Amino acid sequence: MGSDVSTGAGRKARGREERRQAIVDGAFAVFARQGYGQACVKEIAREAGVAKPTVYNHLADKESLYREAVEAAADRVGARCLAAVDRLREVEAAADPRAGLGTAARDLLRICQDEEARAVRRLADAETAQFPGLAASVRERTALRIRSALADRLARLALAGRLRPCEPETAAEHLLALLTGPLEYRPDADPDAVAEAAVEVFLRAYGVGRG
Amino acid sequence: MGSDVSTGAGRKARGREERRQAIVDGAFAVFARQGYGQACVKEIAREAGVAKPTVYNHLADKESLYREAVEAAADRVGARCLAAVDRLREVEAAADPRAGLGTAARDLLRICQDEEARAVRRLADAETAQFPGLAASVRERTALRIRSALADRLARLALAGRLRPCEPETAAEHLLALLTGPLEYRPDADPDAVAEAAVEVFLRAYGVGRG
Amino acid sequence: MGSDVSTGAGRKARGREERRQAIVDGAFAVFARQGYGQACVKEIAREAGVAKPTVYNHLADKESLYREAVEAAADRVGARCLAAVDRLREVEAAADPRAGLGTAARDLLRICQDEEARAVRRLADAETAQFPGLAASVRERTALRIRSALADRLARLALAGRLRPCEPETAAEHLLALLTGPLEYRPDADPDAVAEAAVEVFLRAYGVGRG
Amino acid sequence: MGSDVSTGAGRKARGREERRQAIVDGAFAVFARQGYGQACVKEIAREAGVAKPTVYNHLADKESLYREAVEAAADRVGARCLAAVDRLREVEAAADPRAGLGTAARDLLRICQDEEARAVRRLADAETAQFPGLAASVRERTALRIRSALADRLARLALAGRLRPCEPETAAEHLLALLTGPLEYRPDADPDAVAEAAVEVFLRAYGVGRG
DNA sequence: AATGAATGAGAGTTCATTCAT
DNA sequence: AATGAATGAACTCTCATTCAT
Repeated sequence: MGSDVSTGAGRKARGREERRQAIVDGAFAVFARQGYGQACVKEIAREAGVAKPTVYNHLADKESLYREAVEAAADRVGARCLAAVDRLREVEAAADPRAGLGTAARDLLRICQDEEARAVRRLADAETAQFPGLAASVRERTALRIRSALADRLARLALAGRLRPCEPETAAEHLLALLTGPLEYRPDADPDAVAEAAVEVFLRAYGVGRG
Repeated sequence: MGSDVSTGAGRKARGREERRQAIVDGAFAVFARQGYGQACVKEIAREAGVAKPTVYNHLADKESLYREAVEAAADRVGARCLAAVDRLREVEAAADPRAGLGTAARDLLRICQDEEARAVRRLADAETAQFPGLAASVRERTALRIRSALADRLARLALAGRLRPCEPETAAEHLLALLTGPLEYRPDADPDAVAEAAVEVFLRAYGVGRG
Repeated sequence: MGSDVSTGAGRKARGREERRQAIVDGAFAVFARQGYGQACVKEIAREAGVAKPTVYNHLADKESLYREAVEAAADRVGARCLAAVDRLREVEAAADPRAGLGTAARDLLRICQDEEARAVRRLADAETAQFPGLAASVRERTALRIRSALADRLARLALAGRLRPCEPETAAEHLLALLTGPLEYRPDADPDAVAEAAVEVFLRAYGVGRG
Repeated sequence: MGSDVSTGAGRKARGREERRQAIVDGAFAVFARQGYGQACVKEIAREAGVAKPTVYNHLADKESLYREAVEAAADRVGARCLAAVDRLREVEAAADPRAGLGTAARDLLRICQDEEARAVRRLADAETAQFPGLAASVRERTALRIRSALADRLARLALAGRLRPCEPETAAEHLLALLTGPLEYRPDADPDAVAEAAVEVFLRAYGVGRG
């Protein structure tokens, strides 16, 4: 019943949970733009459309704000990547995997290149000293989750004889490495070309005889 | 003989250039430990064994300090990596490249895993907003330099028929990706195992029939 | 009737505007005592009974503080002088102006000799370089305003035939000069004597035959 | 002999006294430009063409520098004014004093309007708190000296019957006030007009019947 | 629950001044 | 006597955080 119609008064003051969301999202936007050190709570409040003390009503302090914002964004990015990998499920086990892998690879790469994913990587590693567990937590929510999902798919392909027998986790790491590694050298490279080359090389190493 | 003139006395107040070096090095140590935002100039001065204003006598402000420190460290890391790659020159063109590549790969990986290299990566990306050109500058001094050197070696091997004909820059990216990519998932993985797997996969994709 | 709502409690945390007033007044007191350079914001805050950052909540920086403080004080001094001049209105046009002018002269001189007016003069001229428009602004609020008001009165007297025909602005300048000029040589001279001499000389130059 | 040809070596490193002069003059230039607070010793040194510690070899500290610079400049201004007044000596006692007074008045006014004299006034009053005796010292070297000299001349004129009998110090104050007072309202007024009006009014009040 | 205002703590930076050469 | 370099002491200003409303 009228669940998400919010307060009725107007556009802004929704339920408590939505308000909290707005703050965390605003925080991510500001942190992504300015980094932890340069970001100031006042601007986060402005971005979220609330007053500064309201921020403190929802989150304990600037550090919590950072952790929550980064982890939430990591979840979003991880979910998007997972969806891309999961589309591999639809590939017929009997079919040539090249096309399916290529599509997934392109989609993944596009996600890695968008600003949100870059910001998550940056923010997760940036403040290692002040946020000891954060990098690992983000890795858990993104890289490891993706690797795991991809390993599942590769294991099925290997079982179906479309890939050599291999250690699926390692194979997944290698495919992902071939895919995202080149971004180190050319962050804005054409994702299609990079993806195609990655899959090509991956299949040369992991594919079976024909192709 | 007898190195320079220097102070004669001993340990501290050497020439202006050495003093500057000490400051930049101290800055890197502190930034690596605490990040840009948490680091304070006072501590950098203490680390360098000088008074705070002396820092400002040598470098204009905290920002310059950061840039200089990070770029200098990037140069050091880049140089070490380059040396590892250059040891490939000694590999006989006629020999099986596996052993040589394996050695270089292990050495590179060890460098990437040490604290200095990790700090350089972290610091270069962390403050994108405040230091717009820094990430690119560091990439130039490390990744791109290494890729270029490795591409040179791979090109020779291809020319000697020990590798398939290939685009050397891309091949280098792929080898480096296979090497360092797994660190995303297991930052403290055993470098020997990772290196061996990387070279194995690389040679399956880029090697020639036998070996 | 009960003034505003205000705190009820009593002496300190009144409305925003009063707080601001307290800060500006405190600033003037400190600047008057120490000059711009020696004054420190910490002491201004203490003088105003607030914490240092509160000062910055109300005024952008030390420079604004100075400008506001000096201009506000100039307005106060100007108003007091104006009141003294305006008391001349009550002089009957037909009467001998000597007594009226004498009273006004004495009053003006006393104002010029008090610490607030001296401080305004000093502070307005002191930092010409850092506050380019300030001296002119203060002149506008004090000297020019006074001259203008006095010129009005002298013009009426001239029209009534109690003074020679003259250019009122110039006559006013001359009277004021005769009045305040001697302070250059004897800052603490007896104001009554100085005022009397000034009026005497002025009337000899500007008065009509008899008196 | 060869007294003031200086060191012979070249243009800069003159005798100790000249070096000191250069420093004090440089200090005045910088203080006049920036005020005491904003002026920094480094710039004074640069202006004088010496290194910073050399400044401290000649003058104890920044305060001495200020006092010396301001007093020296006050002496220069005072001397120039005195010369202008002293030219009144050449006026024949029997002649109409109007012309002579007018010339002296114009000359004095021009001096008061030039940048050096304005700076002296400004700097003498600006830092009352930090330099308690300075304002009085400068007054002594300028205003009082000038008043005294002018009073001498006026006394002679009175004695010669060209002016009414009067108290010469007061008369001098009045003439000087009529002269410089208008600068309060119009700092860049035409000196000739102001001087003429001042003398006119002065003579109306202090002159004898005819002229 | 939300805000305007206030504050304690601390950072970067500057400068007058002093060694050591 | 003159300088390059170093330093101790301050100062302005900012910010995360908390009252009082």
